[in-house]
Amino acid sequence: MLIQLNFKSGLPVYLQIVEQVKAAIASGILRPGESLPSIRPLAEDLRINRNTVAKAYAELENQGVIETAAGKGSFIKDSQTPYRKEVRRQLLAGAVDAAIVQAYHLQFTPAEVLELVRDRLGAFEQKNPGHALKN
Amino acid sequence: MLIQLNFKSGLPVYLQIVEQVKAAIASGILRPGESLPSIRPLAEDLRINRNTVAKAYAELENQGVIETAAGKGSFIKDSQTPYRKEVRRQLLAGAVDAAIVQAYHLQFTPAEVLELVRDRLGAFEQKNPGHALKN
DNA sequence: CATACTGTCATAGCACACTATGACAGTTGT
DNA sequence: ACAACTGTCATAGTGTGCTATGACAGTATG
Repeated sequence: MLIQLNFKSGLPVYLQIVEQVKAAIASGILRPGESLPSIRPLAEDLRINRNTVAKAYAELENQGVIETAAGKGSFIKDSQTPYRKEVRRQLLAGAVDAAIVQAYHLQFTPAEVLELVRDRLGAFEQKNPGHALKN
Repeated sequence: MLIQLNFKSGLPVYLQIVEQVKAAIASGILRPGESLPSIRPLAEDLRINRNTVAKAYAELENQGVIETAAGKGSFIKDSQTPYRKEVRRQLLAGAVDAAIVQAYHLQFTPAEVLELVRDRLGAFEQKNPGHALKN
């Protein structure tokens, strides 16, 4: 599990950690049941404060991505979102809309956007067989 | 020139403006010599403070993307060349991948993702007829 | 010249990201 | 039990993103 921080991006460090952990799970690098690095060593590794890592983990637990217990550590949860379908759809729509705005600025046609999405979905599926995104 | 802000993303608003203006230039929507919206009207439009827009423009000028003169306005510098297709594709792929990771965590199937993308593309097209995203 | 636009600067206040540090509580291994 | 690990909570200080507002200067238009 490698985490790369970009201090100039403007995106809060704790959110960068959240994103990268979620991406690692999404990509199969981290699997359900596996443990995350403990807070203090990771903070030292990344040369940031303990609280920043703790905040990232708290956010991940809040999102239902990990489970954490004082004294034991933090572990990847079996991914089962507590959200209802409509809520999940709205959440995903946000990310999709961001991509569409980007596509607009970069002058892609809807057909090209769809093709690219198909492409990326395919690449993702190939790298991570057997997860929730399979057909 | 359409700018869409996401207040929950954690990315500072002024940087979102910078990014989207640069993307618009990259795609050729904004051409050298053209003027940007003036600070006050744009701020009112986006319902943010004048200073936030001013900061975005200052950053753009600092990066050499635009030229700005008190009393006249802000203008795209002529040293800009639209990115090539492959570069634009990579930029878009980043946003698409972010949405796909999100979709994984929200347990959507690829088919559902594609359907949602089609949906949002349609909604966007309906709201903004005649723009670069039309087929 | 006067008015209405443009960008710029200064100040003040609020929220939050991050740091720093200390203290406490649960778990594990010896 | 003890030591060494785990996460958690509290407090305080710094920096900065954003808002709000007022004042000023350059430019264009009449």
